[in-house]
Amino acid sequence: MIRIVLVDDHPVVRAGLRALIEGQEDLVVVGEADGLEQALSVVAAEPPDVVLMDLSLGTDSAGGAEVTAALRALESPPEVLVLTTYDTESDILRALEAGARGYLLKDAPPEQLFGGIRATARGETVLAPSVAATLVRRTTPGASTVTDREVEVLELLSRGLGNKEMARELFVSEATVKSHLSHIYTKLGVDTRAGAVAVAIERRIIRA
Amino acid sequence: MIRIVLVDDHPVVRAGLRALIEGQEDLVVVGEADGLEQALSVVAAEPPDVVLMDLSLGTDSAGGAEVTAALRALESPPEVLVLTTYDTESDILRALEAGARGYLLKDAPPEQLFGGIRATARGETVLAPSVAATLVRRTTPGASTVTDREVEVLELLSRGLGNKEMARELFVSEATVKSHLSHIYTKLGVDTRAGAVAVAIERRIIRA
DNA sequence: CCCGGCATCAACCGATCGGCTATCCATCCG
DNA sequence: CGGATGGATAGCCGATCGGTTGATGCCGGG
Repeated sequence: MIRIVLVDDHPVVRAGLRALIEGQEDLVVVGEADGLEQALSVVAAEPPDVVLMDLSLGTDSAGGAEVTAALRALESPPEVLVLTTYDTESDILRALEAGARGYLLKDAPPEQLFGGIRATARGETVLAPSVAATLVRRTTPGASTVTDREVEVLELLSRGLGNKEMARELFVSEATVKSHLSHIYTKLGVDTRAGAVAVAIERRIIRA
Repeated sequence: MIRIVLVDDHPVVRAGLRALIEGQEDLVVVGEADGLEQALSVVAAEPPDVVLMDLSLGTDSAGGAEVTAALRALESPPEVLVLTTYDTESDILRALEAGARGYLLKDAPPEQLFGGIRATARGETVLAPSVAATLVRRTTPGASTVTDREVEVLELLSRGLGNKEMARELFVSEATVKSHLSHIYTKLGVDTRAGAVAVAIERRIIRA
């Protein structure tokens, strides 16, 4: 019997996942949480084998990546399987760096979800195809790779910030931001900020 | 027995909603769809009383608003209850203009969902509290109201477009765009484009 | 050890943005 | 019938922004 805890801020999704999972003989949901605190207390009270983690947990709570990191920092940490809507480079990297064992998308068919949970419980790594593709493309040498810092700039850019504001946000000078932007332009093959945002979204470097 | 069709591009959410709903004596799911075509054929094959509609249906398909409009254009149209994640002014307005009867958020408790479905089947209007608040604020006289056109500009702005690009996108002259922007600045109490985007997101006029 | 990638920064210059004033037209409403 | 509102447009001008180029320091790999 694989013990599962759900972490998602949507009651509908939680209840839905619970209903789906409990239709499986070998899976049982032992708890639900909608944020960091609940997740910690539930996991402590009913130690699960696998935690199903949503990444976007509403604005008030910590993000799923932080919650994942917090859970993985426990003495005997549960395996974490991320189940979310977005498959952008930054989301994936953050989650995996936080210690997630797998990364599935919410538009996956239920069978894939069940299989993923079982594989995660066995300690295997589970990645949705598009997620795997993103990671491969990232480590492919030839492809022009956007650096972490540049991704940060792209995210701010997509929020419509000006150079000065980005500089303030990143604690660097405006000149540095401009430099990052120039590099981004060459790497993405564009020459304007709007174009950069478009391509970055297109290539799933950031999310819309 | 209230007959329901689910329209959502996430299998997990669809299956989850189905499981939840079928736990209710008086509700039955008679079909699921993940986009416009499926929705039309399913509704034709198994005429429902209520359609539960997600607004963001993946990039390839039409949006939930268009699907809603298409369904409401049928001879004997089903009632449409929007069930989505976002409660921005533009989303709400688009959905209601398309003929949706109600608007609930996915973070609503299941009970509210069931009640909403029953009310919708009776032809009543169902709005989540925050949605109602947004609508009220919009029709409140004193508050500086951003016009529809200005919202369009704000959305383009949040995508990082320049004035010239917005002008092209909206089929107007650059002067017009600037004029809209000036009005937006005064109404939102800011003096930069990035600031306008920030306040617009903050006030839920557009979504991040 | 030296090269390359990454992050940082400075100075320069042209494009643009922002703010202003003013006009025109359609629609809606009392 | 006015009057108000929303939308579209023009022209102006100075401040600022955005983009390029070039240069520095740091770190890790070959």
